[in-house]
Amino acid sequence: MDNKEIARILEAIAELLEIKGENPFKVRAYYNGARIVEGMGQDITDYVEKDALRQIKGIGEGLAEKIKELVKTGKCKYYSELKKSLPAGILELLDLSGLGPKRAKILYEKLNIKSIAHLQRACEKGKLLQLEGFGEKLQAKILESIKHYNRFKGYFLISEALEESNKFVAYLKKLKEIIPPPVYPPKADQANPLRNRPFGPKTGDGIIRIEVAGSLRRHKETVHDIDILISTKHHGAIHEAFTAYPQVSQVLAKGETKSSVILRSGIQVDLRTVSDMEFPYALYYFTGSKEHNVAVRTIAKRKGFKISEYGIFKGKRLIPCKNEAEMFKVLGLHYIPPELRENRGEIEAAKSGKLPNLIERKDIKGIFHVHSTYSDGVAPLEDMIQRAEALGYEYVGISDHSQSASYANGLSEERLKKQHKELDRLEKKFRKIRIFRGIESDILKDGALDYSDRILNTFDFVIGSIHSRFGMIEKEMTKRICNAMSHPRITILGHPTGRLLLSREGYTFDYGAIFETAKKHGVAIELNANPRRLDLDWRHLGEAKAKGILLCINPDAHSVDGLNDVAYGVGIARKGWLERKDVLNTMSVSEMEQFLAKRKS
DNA sequence: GCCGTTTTCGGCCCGACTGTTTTCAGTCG
Repeated sequence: MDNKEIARILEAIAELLEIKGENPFKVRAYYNGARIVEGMGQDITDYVEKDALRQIKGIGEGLAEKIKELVKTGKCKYYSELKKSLPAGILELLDLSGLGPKRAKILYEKLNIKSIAHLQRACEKGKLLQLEGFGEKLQAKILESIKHYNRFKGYFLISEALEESNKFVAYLKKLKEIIPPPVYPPKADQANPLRNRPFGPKTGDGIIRIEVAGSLRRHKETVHDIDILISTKHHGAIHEAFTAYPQVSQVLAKGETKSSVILRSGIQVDLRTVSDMEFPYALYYFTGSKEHNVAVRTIAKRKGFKISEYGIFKGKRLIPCKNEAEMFKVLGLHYIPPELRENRGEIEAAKSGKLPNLIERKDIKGIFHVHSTYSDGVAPLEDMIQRAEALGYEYVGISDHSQSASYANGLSEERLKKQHKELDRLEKKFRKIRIFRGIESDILKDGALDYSDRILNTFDFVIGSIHSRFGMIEKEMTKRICNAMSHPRITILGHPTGRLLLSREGYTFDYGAIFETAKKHGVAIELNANPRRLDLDWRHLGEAKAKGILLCINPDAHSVDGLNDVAYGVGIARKGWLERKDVLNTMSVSEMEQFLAKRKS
């Protein structure tokens, strides 16, 4: 039983307790436990073996016992009994927006509703109206969220969300130039019109500051919604314009300071407006994560501060801060970059000044894992190289698919020769960028690479990736990957888990064993920057870094625009606490030449 | 159920919006 499964069960316990109306703090303890277990880079069974569960903050006597039981027996008595008392489908009701534990409980007890499908039928027949506390509007709202849930399941890739938020922010920024009609005092002085000064907006002050907050600012790999924060003096006009955005398909809420809409693409966007003085506090607050905020507020409270989206207060006195950095200072913490705000040790590190010096986009000096029309890319080799050069990279590593990858037009020995010939020509043409020759070689079922050593020797680098037989059991998969990494010609392990975000789980293997083997043979591990992959997951980067393994941030580009995906990878690397020195492709071209030459010998 | 440089018991972050209500509960972030 792995961390993910255990986390899932702890979360289910929390949800069941919540529906049963248990003590909310007990419920929170289980939610919190689930989050801790899921987010820890290390295998929880290690803690069980060492009897060290209690050392984890947030895991007390009760949770430790349940985790231990789960690891040892694969079952949990407490959970089984809870499950018996409520039907299985009831938990999915909580995934609907507008429906929480209290209402789910009523629906189950009064109408015997046990699933989303069941609830949908009940709504369509108007059955919710007979319940106390439910009315026409609520029933319609629930029906809407069921439809939304069925279409989108609630999550979006960071790339999709960013595209939407960029467009929306651009639209909102234009409001700066809009001059709304002047507003006059309610009792205009007819006798002396000169005294009737309009107090409506002036040009340029519609929006003072605007920023995207929430999980998008923290660079989560998938996001549930887009949070936009605006400072303004004219709340009403901003919320009007926000809900009138042409892409809005549904207005969920519209108030004086807060509005929510759903766009045609299905993603929800929340807007909060504050005064400009409140902006930094609100930005910090709405960036989250919730767990980070709760933890920081607890610390603040102990120091006699009260923290909210409206300020840091000592008693009733506001402590003025111009930006987030000043806020951290007041709290006695070093500045914590948004990506780290997940309550995974960053607060302790900020207290003791041990925060990492996070990698930045400009630190990436070159890229590997670039496809072309030689395999399944959509752009010719020359275009890919030209763009890489235009982006300012010192080197680019070409790696089309290998011969087994028939699904991706993988390269036979013949076609490989042809590609190398073309590369001879391109090397002469492009003088400013060094071209490294490589391949993305399939890792075959026994862990062998896909070409003979003679051919493998013609490459400057080799990325080994798994593209078949995803269903192998953990032990075999671990052996397969370790075998591949023991091959002296492999340079980088490509997209290590093979996951596709929101559509395919990664294959299972023993992370500890993979990291050990990578370290032993000096193989780098890819941080695949394609927004569908973002693999290795940031939650595991810390462990790899601690073992001294180099990560390589690769675009896995199949088009010229795909080269820009590096930015997503850098965001995830930052989320995983990586510094410049932890990433292979921060090396300059000469360092990289040496590195690759040394590996080849 | 968890936690403690005020506490081993008594707290546990805080505010906005909606819908169904005549003063507030539920949900969300």
